[in-house]
Formats: sequence, structure tokens, C-alpha cells
Amino acid sequence: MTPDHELPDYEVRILRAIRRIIRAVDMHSKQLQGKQDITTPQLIALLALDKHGAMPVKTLSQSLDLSPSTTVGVIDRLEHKGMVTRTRSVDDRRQVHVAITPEGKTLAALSPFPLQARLADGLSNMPELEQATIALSLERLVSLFGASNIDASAILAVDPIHAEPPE
Amino acid sequence: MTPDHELPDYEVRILRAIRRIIRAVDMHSKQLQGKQDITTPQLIALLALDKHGAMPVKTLSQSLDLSPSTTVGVIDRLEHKGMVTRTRSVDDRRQVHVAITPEGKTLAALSPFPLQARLADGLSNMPELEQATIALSLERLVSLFGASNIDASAILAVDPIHAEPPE
DNA sequence: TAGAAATGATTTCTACTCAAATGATTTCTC
DNA sequence: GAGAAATCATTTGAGTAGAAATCATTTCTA
Repeated sequence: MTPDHELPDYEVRILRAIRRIIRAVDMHSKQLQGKQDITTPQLIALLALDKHGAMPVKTLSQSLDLSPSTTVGVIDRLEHKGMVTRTRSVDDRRQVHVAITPEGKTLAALSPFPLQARLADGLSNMPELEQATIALSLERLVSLFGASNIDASAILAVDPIHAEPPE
Repeated sequence: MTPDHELPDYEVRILRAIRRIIRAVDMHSKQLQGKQDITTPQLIALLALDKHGAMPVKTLSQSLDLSPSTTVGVIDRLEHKGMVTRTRSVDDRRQVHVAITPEGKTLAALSPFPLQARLADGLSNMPELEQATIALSLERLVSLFGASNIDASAILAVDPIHAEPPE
């Protein structure tokens, strides 16, 4: 039994890339927060509400691909800043409809998506074929992670020190 | 003038895929936590310490690709569980050396590289060319995010998304 | 129709993440 | 050698994230 976790080259590279992308995305959000007083999840929520109109918390959480409890926190902060309002539904009093305010609309319209901007910039300098390849690759990766059920033995562990072996 | 953040198809797909991957990785960590009382960052730290021996916090944080403040928290939790120890260096009393304990070694040895196993499984069913493509695509993406330093202008730029209309 | 089950939002709890501020210590510079 | 600057670890504060528990309300069922 090798105590070492030998892996083909591609996997190490892929895992390392994933970790870096995750980090980069988070950093962008933090920067956005510092400079425009809004974070990526908040902005995504705002854009969803702007585009599709008021909706219950559950629907919003689904469209954001976030858990309800996380969504509540995001809404809290947006509400506190006056970007959205909460209204209890009359049809079903369990539901709370979240709606964007005029201030929220303004912010949504003004806020560029920094990450998207960067991405767009980079992608626009690539041939379309390559863009397509990247999209397909990522989607295949998603299906790899998401397709079957995740069991306890599944984690993402990259040994960052060895990820780039000097040859 | 579209108030909407219209984006070429590939970008939307790529961003969506990234969000899903991030979520999948996080879910893995949460599941691990529930079942084995350790999380992904903790395990990665443990493996690094197991492989390379005791090291100062700074070195560890660098090899984990995490900020020092984040690393301190991870160490706190590992120390609390008896998986690592802290020792102030005698050479340089600013430094704190983090070392893995026998219990930590046991845990590190027992924890498989699960998500990697999943990934390996999926990848091994793909032609090598495709594996290479995925690796390259991700790395290109990383360079897109990480290559240049993110300055204020990149974030505050008027609307870089529209700078290069898709043709 | 009364009680049970399901659903929706929220709260609480833990963990991860970073930036900025702080305190201790070392190194640099005059 | 004394003071300034740099370095290292840590604390604090804010945000994101999900699971589990809780509360209110609606729907199902006997």
C-alpha cells in the first residue's frame, strides 16, 4: 500500500486549478465589497430580482443555487442597505416575497461584474473554439462531481506543495 | 442601452460551472465534517504537516495557499482536537512551529483522497486527449483570473463587459 | 373536522475566508 | 547601542456557507 497518493498528472493539475479558481473568485468578492459595499452573492441576488421580479425566499435561493439559510443572510444584508424589501405573502402566509427597490435597481445597473468583466476580457481574446472548449470542459467536470451521489469518502485534497513537481 | 448584464453564452456557462464546482467542493467538505469530524482545509493542512514535518505558521499558510489569519483558525481547531501542537521557536521567538501529533498522523493516514478518487474514476473513462483538454482549459482560466494584478480600475471600469461586443 | 405531516422562513451553531489592527520580536540603520 | 522598520502570529470584524432546530402556516388524512 503506497502511503503516497499517486495521481496522474492531469488530475493534480485539475485539482490545483480548481482550488485556485475558488480562491480567485473569493478574492474578487472581497475586493468588490471593499470598494462598492456589495459582494458577489449580494449582487447576483440583486440581478436575479431585477430580472425576474419579486419572488419568495425559496425560489430565490434555488435560482442562486444557495441553501435557504444562506439566502436569508444575504437578504438580511441587502434589506439592511435598503436594496430589497420583504413582504409576507397574502396567499400563503408562510412565504416572504423579496422585491428589489429603486436603489437596488440602480446599484444592479451600475455594478459591473468584475469577475465577468475580467473573464470577458480574457475570453474575447481567444478564438471561439477555445471558449467553447473551456465551457465544455467545465461542464464535464461539473457532471463528474454532481452526477452520482457524494459519499463520505469524497473530499478534495490537493497537496499543494507537491502539485508542481520540479522535473 | 441594456440595463441588463448581457453576456456571451460561453461566459454564462463558464461562470455557472464555476459556481457549481465551488459548491460541490464545499459540500464535500461539509459531508466530511459531519462524518469524520474533519474538514477539507484541516485535512489538507494535516497532510502537508505529515509529509513535510513541522513548520512555522507562515510556511504552512503559503503551502496551503491561504492567508495567515485563515491558517491560524484552521490550526486552532486542529490543535483543539489534539491533531497538531504549537511550539514557539527558540531561534526566532516570533515564529510558532506547528507539528503533527501521532493522532494527527493516524487520521491523515486513514483519510483517503476521496474526491480525487472520484475524479480519477471519471477521468479514467475519458480519452487522454480530453483529460489534457480539461487541464489546459482550467489552467487557462486560472491565468485569466490570476495573471494580472487586480487594480481598482478593473473593478470600477465603466462597463468592460460591453467593451468587446460579441460577433 | 381534528390531528398529522409537510412546507417556508428563520435562528442558532460551526466553519471558512480575508483585511486590518495589534503585540511581540527581530533586523536594519544611524 | 538606540530607535525605526520589518516580520510573524494573532485577534477582531464582516461576509459566506450549510445543517439542524424552531416556529408558523398550509395541506393531507383518517
